[in-house]
Amino acid sequence: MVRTRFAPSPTGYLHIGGVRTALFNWLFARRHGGQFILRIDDTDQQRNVAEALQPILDGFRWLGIDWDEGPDVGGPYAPYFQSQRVERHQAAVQALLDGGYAYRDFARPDEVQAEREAAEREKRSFVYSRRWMAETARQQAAFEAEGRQSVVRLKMPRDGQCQFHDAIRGDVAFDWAAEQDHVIQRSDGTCLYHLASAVDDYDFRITHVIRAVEHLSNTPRQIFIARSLSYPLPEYAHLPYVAEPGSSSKLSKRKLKQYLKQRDFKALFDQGARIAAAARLPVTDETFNPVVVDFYRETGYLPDALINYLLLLGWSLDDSTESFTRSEMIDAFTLERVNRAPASFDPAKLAAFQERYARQMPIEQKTAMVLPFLHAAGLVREPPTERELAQVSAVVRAAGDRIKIAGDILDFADFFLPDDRLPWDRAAVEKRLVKPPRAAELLRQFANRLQAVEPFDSASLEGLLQRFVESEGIQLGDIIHALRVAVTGKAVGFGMFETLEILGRERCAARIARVLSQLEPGAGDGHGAVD
RNA sequence: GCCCCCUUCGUCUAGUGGCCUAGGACUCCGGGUUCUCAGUCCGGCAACAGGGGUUCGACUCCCCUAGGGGGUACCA
Repeated sequence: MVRTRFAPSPTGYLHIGGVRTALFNWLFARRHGGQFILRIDDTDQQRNVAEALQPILDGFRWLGIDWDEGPDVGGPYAPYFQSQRVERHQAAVQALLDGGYAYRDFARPDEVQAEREAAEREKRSFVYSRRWMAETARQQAAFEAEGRQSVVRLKMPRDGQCQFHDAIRGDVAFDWAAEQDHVIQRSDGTCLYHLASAVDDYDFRITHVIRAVEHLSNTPRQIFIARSLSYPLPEYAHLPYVAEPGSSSKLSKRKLKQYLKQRDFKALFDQGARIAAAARLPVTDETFNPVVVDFYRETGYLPDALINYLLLLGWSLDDSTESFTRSEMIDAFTLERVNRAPASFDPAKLAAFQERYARQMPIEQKTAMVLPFLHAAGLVREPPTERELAQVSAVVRAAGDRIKIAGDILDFADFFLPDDRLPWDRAAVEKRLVKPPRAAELLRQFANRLQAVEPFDSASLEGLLQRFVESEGIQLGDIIHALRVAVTGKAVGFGMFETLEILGRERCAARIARVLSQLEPGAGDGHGAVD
């Protein structure tokens, strides 16, 4: 039975690199019909664990990465919070002490530090002298009499090698002599991570430890702990980390400002920021960051697109397959095909996956996806009326591939605005309505013909415009751009006839009349104009 | 300092000694389509870190160098 785990600290946000690690654990467990466990690596000092954990759990749920055991769902090996397992950790420390695999050490930090520095000066690896090691009650009493405090250190081997197999890196070996007598329990009695982690992994019956490479060098000490406690060793797989765009350093939430200098990253962020502003999202600097999963949820990405992208960040099936459904990725995933080198997060490629998924989406689904954004912006009711729903659906259909992420619907907010509150793009008005000599006149004439057309749909509208162009002896472009600016306020939009049909006869007439009145000499008070 | 890991187009990658004049994808650059934009179609630019071996033959195996990363904490 395969059992994997992901062990987040309750930090208040879900890091995109963490998601990739969790995804690989999840896929591996699902691939082998096993369990995926969420263990919370909190510490006693942390406050508001529940609050700091919520965004992480929400993030996983949104992404469809479900856990079989852990917070909220419980499980046979509860508790799944590390802070509630201290008795188990303390017992393990005692067992290690009893077995002679660990010892009490009474060195002061500065004394160990002095040895460390001496080793560095002599260009050799540091090996603690164990001068303040107490293995008998008598030694212990003597040190205590000096007023010294103790920590518990691992009594690591000093000969031979620690060899183990890594599913991604192959056979790995470390000299035991290069390992330190690592501290496993502090002088205040609390335990350190590596001890706790090894114990919890055993207690939860974890069979495959799949984690980031930064733990590769830590593996020997965990193996030492496990062996000393007679635990069976799990299989190890060390994943390369997700690197920042254009560099091989680890992607970090704190370096947002630096990443924003990169064109693609900035484009991704700006698009999100535009949506957040239009939808009046209560964004915080804490989470409104493309390194954090919330960013994608808040701006309307598809979880499947994000997951598909992340799957291919450090893993591939072959030389050409890029699209994977959940079940396809579960069937295809193997640790052997995970890459060894770090992979840079590429916002442009993520965007490409998102666009591909959005393109294949049925209209009804896309409409549903877009509604919460229109509601947040105060443009439709919640739940929407029948009429609003039809309107939204029509806009979504006409927008086609222009809606790449759900929040993009707000680029077309002008369809949902009252006619007298439609903002005008001043430059567009200037270029298409003011500057061309006959623009206003043509628009007026065409508006008149609009009154009579029947039915008011794109086919008849197209015919009407065709005839108008012929009878006036003008080019299509002479009227169509002016018309677009008049009814949408903008120079760009979707197909003209669809636009007119969606707005309907009355609204088109109202908008054209309004813009014409503004164009009359002396009438322009600038009201309604923007930019 | 010491130990360990990594290194194919700008990016994600295929490649396990001859199938490689190194393939695909994203980006970028041309061009076609079109009422604008998005899209779409066609085409293009672009890589085996460097140096030594081994071999009839190296992107693939070995060594060295360089660069990048991690560990070396009473951090996780």
